[in-house]
Amino acid sequence: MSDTPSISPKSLTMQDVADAAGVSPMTVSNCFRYPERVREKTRMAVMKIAADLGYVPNLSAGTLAAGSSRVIGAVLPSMRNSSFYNYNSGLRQAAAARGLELITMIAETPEEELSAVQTLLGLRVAGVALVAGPHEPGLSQLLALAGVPVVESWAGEDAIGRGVCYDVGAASRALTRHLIAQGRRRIGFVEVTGGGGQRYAMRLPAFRQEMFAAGLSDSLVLTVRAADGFASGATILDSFLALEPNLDAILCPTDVVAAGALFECQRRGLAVPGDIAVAGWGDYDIGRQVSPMLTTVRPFSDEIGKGAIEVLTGDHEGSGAVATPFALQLRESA
Amino acid sequence: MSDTPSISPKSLTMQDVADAAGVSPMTVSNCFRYPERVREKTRMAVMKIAADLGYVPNLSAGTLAAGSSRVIGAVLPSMRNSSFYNYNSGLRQAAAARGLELITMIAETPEEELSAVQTLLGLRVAGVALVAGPHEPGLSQLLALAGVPVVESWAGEDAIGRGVCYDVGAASRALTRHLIAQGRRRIGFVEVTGGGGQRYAMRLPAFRQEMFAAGLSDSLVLTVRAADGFASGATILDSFLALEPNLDAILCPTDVVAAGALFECQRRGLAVPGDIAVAGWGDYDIGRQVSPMLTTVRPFSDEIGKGAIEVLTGDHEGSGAVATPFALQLRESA
DNA sequence: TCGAAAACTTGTAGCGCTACAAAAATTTTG
DNA sequence: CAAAATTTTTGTAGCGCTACAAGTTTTCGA
Repeated sequence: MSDTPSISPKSLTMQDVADAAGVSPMTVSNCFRYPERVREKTRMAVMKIAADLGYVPNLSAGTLAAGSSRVIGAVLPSMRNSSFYNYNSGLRQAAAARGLELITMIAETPEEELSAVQTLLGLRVAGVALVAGPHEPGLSQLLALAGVPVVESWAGEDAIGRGVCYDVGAASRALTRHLIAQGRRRIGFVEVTGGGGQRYAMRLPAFRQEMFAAGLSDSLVLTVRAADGFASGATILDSFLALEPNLDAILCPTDVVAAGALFECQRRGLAVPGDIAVAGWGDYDIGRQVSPMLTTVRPFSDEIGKGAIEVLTGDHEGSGAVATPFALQLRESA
Repeated sequence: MSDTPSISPKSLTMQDVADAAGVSPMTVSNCFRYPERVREKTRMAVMKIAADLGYVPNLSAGTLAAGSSRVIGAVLPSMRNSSFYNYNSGLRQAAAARGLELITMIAETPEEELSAVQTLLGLRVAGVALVAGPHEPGLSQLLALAGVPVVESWAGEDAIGRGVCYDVGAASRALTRHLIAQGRRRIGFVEVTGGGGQRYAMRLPAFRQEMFAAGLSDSLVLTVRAADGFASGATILDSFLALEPNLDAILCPTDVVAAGALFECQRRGLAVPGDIAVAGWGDYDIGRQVSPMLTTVRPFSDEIGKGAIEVLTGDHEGSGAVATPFALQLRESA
């Protein structure tokens, strides 16, 4: 009774499991890595013992010995955004379907991103999934030197590694056309320059193109450094109405901003979509829950994640950026 | 000209850097791991060469050789929630302050959580940060056998490893007292049983205690399996009004639900806080952006993350759950 | 029942790095 | 300026696992 059951937390090794199971370490290794190589009966016995002992294979040793790992590393710029939630889900599911694990690192700044990538490379991950945005100068070269598969989501031809993205320009054109077809003439567009804005750089040119094609003025453009939260939606509406009191539509950078603008419209007694159409972007939860529900662009971010894993595992033929679908989500607000 | 500069992406080793720098591999190792052990001049030279070559130390090998790593693993139940965003930020910052890296895994279900923990243990992380919620049965034992430091955030005395949490009961009591002090008498309480509901198990008993102490009825309790999104706020308000048409306050499980309830009140022409007080929980962005702004409980989730890292690194004296602060955020809605 | 083919199992030889102790270089002291 | 004290640098010996090729056992057809 005085024996201390687990006084030494000395970690179990494959050898311990092998001894307990009466097989060689290699068989234990095969059980975990290539189950089909081991006879069912043997495998069951080994796995049972491993589970009883609480043995978890040391991935560090495995990665070192094998020279490769079964882990994909993703770096996200932020967790606030529900797009990234869906993106991460897509990554995770696609990775799981291929027997890969996904680890995620959050990086708020380019420096943090670089540091995160270094950790991931240090772990010798099987692939790195980045998100488009401002990067630290050395990042691209670091990844190139490491020779690891890289994918940059929401990026196009100029991506680090290969880009995976839906056609933002096409989505912007479709949304603009939709408003024009509704008879909107004085359409305001919000351009975001800071932070993740560059993921959506194609929105404005596409908007202008369609406005021009319809013979409308594309001068109602508001450029802001950042826009998040309802408050900025209110501010933006303010600014637009000061610019053009007869504004009849507004294209917001996200559903959250659109919701803020919508609330501000309601506060001012402007009917949506009667007096003014409000369009969001991104198909966030909130767009479905405000009234009127927001017309928006649905990015299928989980498909971007899936595409990213396919690129990393080499399942994607061809070259150039991978295009994922998007959809115009026409609801009540525009 | 026919030589291929980097035909073989054979990864660089410490030896390569050592050769290029004219020092021994150990010196290179020390430069990365214990910079203060190496003379400044030598270190600069080595780091310069390492950077030029694009060398990144193989953490797998390092972890294997050293028997420990400088990486903390966190498992989050979801990224949707802004609390977890702040929690993760707190983890990251506190980890960075101690020279540790943080890797995050998202797990939607207990099975995924178990699998994530196995990967983390396989990586031989220096600590595992869990979030309270339903766990797979084997999880606790697995972690105990691994002998790795574990912390469970939002958990109390019964935590796996050590708990870090604010006093949910005290927060609930404070909020209830606040409503009572306002003269509210028919207060509805929403109890969530599913998902993360158990993180807030102490809310209901605390509510009842205060209602009883004030001589009020605590029977206006609605139990739902899950509540997220504005829509459930509307549903909940519906149900309460059916139960008690003279309801004068409602305690919602989150600010999102509270916002939904608030919108429903406005739709029905009920004045908030005039006719009915609406209180949220969690201090989400949205609570600050609706009008009237929501009274809520602010959890300082980043402090929970910070506390979790402190526990994992052994910086926290004593035993028992670690208490983090909370604050009653009194705003307009209650 | 026997031999060949197929299926399964097992040594061997590192993977790249770090703890540790010992050696070398440098600085300080008498 | 030599000896002692201190700071820097360097071999050695694995960490736990897996690729690979070489056994060993089982299965199967004749």
